[in-house]
Amino acid sequence: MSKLDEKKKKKREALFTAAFNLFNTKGIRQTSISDIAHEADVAKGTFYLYFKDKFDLRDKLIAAKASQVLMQATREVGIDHDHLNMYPLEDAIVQIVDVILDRMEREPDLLRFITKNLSWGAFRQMSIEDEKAEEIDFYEGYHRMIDASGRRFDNPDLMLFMLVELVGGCCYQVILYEKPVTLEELKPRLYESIRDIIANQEIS
Amino acid sequence: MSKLDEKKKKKREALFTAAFNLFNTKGIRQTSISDIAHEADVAKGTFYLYFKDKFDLRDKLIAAKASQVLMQATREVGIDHDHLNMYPLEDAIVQIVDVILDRMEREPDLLRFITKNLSWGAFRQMSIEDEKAEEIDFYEGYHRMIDASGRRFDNPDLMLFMLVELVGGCCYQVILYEKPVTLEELKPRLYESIRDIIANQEIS
Amino acid sequence: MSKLDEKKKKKREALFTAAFNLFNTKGIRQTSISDIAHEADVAKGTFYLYFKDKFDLRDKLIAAKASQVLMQATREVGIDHDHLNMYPLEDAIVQIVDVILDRMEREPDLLRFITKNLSWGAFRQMSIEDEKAEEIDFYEGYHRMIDASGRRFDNPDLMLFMLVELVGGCCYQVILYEKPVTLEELKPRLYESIRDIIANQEIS
Amino acid sequence: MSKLDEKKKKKREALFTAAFNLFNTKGIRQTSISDIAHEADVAKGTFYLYFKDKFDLRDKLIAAKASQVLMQATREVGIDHDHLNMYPLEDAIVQIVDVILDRMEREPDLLRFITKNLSWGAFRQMSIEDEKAEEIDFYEGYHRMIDASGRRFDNPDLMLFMLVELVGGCCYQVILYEKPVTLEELKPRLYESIRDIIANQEIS
DNA sequence: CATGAATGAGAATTCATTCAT
DNA sequence: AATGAATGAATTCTCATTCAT
Repeated sequence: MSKLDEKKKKKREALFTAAFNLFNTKGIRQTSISDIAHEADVAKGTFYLYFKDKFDLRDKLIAAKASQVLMQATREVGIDHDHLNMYPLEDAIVQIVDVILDRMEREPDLLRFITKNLSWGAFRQMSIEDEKAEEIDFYEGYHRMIDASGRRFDNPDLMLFMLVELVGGCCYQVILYEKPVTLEELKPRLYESIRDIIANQEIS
Repeated sequence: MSKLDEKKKKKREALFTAAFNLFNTKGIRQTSISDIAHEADVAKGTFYLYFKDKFDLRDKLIAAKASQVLMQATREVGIDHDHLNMYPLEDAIVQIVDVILDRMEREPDLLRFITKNLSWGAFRQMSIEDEKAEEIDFYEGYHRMIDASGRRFDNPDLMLFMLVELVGGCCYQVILYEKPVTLEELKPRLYESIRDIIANQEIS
Repeated sequence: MSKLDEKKKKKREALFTAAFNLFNTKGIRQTSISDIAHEADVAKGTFYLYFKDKFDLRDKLIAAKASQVLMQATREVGIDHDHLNMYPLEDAIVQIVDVILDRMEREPDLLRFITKNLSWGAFRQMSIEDEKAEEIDFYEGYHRMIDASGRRFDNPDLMLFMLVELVGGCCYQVILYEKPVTLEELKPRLYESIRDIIANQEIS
Repeated sequence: MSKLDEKKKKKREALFTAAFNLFNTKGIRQTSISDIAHEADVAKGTFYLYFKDKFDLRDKLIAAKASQVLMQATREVGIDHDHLNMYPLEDAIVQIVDVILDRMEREPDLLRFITKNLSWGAFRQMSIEDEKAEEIDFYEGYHRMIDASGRRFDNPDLMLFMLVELVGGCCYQVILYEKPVTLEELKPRLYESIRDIIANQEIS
């Protein structure tokens, strides 16, 4: 990568970081582009070289953050290309969710930011940029996981969708406000429900 | 009610309607107080006689709309004060959800508006203004329903919460975009999961 | 007129005057809306209550100024409703032009401003707002003048058009730069050409 | 011409063409230097190697276009150095105007661009760059034409000026909007007026 | 010569809110 | 209670120009 390209990447990164911090502290609406540029130590005009407007930045930021969370969780659980068939599917999914929830608990800003804004459409197209410059499509990875499990499901897309909505919806409230229960109280119920949803949709 | 009070109620109503329409067509962010006042055929200054600002109006609008949906669904299913113990709890809840989903399918604007903005906190405090001018608290109604069923649950609040998140999250995507499945395809799976969640949390 | 309407008229007038001065001293391009508002002693936002943008103001200003010049010239020559048939047509037109040229010489800013921007379309629709609140259409006045003369012309519109272009084009250069001749040198030639154009188009 | 000089000329030409197109489609005000550079497939910085700013380019563009039109018309009519005394002066001028008007009718963009921007000052200094690298001054050419005609005029400059204003003013409106008449309807009247103006100013 | 990333001044515009009528 | 003209702070966004590569 040329020196110039590196510099550009750094600027982009600086804008991302600045925006993420400001969005979390002041809220998106109250954050002006001036604020972001100032925080990132670049000129106002520079912002527009990288993003169309505040919402363009937000969308790209969400995708980047969410991808990164999924990638890291998947890595940590050690489910990659070769080991997909090592765990029962339920255990793998529950473990991934568990890692994600724990991370979200540690980084509530991240949670607040991602959950408020993540949609199924974005989710499906979300791709993870690996250091080795290969892109991994999370959605594709999920399907490979299903295949590797050797089991058959009615509609794997619907299944993933319901899992995402249930987990996403619940963890937001619970982690941020501990209402109506704490995360530790939620987990067993949630994991049972995950297993139920999976069991429910398996074609025996 | 005096004539003057009626007039005031009409203005309030007009502002509500105008705001709802504009929020749906242009989005909340792009809707100014000027717009709302103009659409409602009221002077800009008048807005401030009824609401503190745009967000005050929005909050009150959400509460009103959501309450109205719940009330109507509960009514339609015929589960009110006296008949709470007539159905098995699962059937009652599924039926209410079913009525709500059908209505949301017919009124996607309503769905978009409520789902985008409803939070657990708002939900808990949501009260329904009845014609007979008595306020019914939905949350309280839910608890009465549980009691009347004669069954015992680990944590009814958590149960309601998980149900709301699952249903809310799923129906938004599915009704508005028919992705990843259509509403009719979702329903059986969703209702099974509702029953699972309830069954899961019952203390035997 | 109510007090409020009077106040509004004054603001509009103040903006007109401020803009006219600034356009003449700094040029339109270099004049910002801020400048105009400041010069007119109103808030920036107030500008937008009266005009869509700088160019809207400019267009309205041109029409107002041009109307006013024509009206005053016509008045001064004493050709109004009742006396249209008192002079030979040529003399009437030459006299009007003469009055206008003299005024333009005294007010080169006005000339600069009007000539640069006046178009045939604007001219045709230009109407003069009289003190007595009746609107007089200059174009219509011209036609009445022709009718009253008792003479017939091939195409009165074309005739007016050519006169306007010739007079307008010449006087701009000559008055402002005295190039290639002075106004006094131009006049006899110009008036001869006016008479020629009229004679040329008469149907004998 | 060296290869490098050719390359430079090409860039200059590309910038000219790009600017002309953009000025016509978007208007000068709405055209940025960025736009021009982009359209010309040249880096933004390169623009400044050829022109001081947008208005410098515009001025040079007008001069180039107007010169080219005059040169071509003069050529086509066959009035050059040696044949100036072949036609009666009036016929020569009317013929040149006729060729120009026909061209303008075919290229309204050119008309719009030139007329909007041409001034008497620019006109006087306008010079035509010939293929043979000699510059011909149009204004000088006009005077040679007068001399060659063997006739004497009161003020040839004033005469040219009035002709230019009359023709320029009329053809803009008429060609672009066909208002108040079509070009074909205008022509006979216009040519008569041209002859009148010339006749008027001859010293017998 | 050519590039195009970076700059930051400055223009346009919006809009919540106030207040005299 | 209702109005809507006026305000001016705040924000977005553009763009001519520079300069290191």
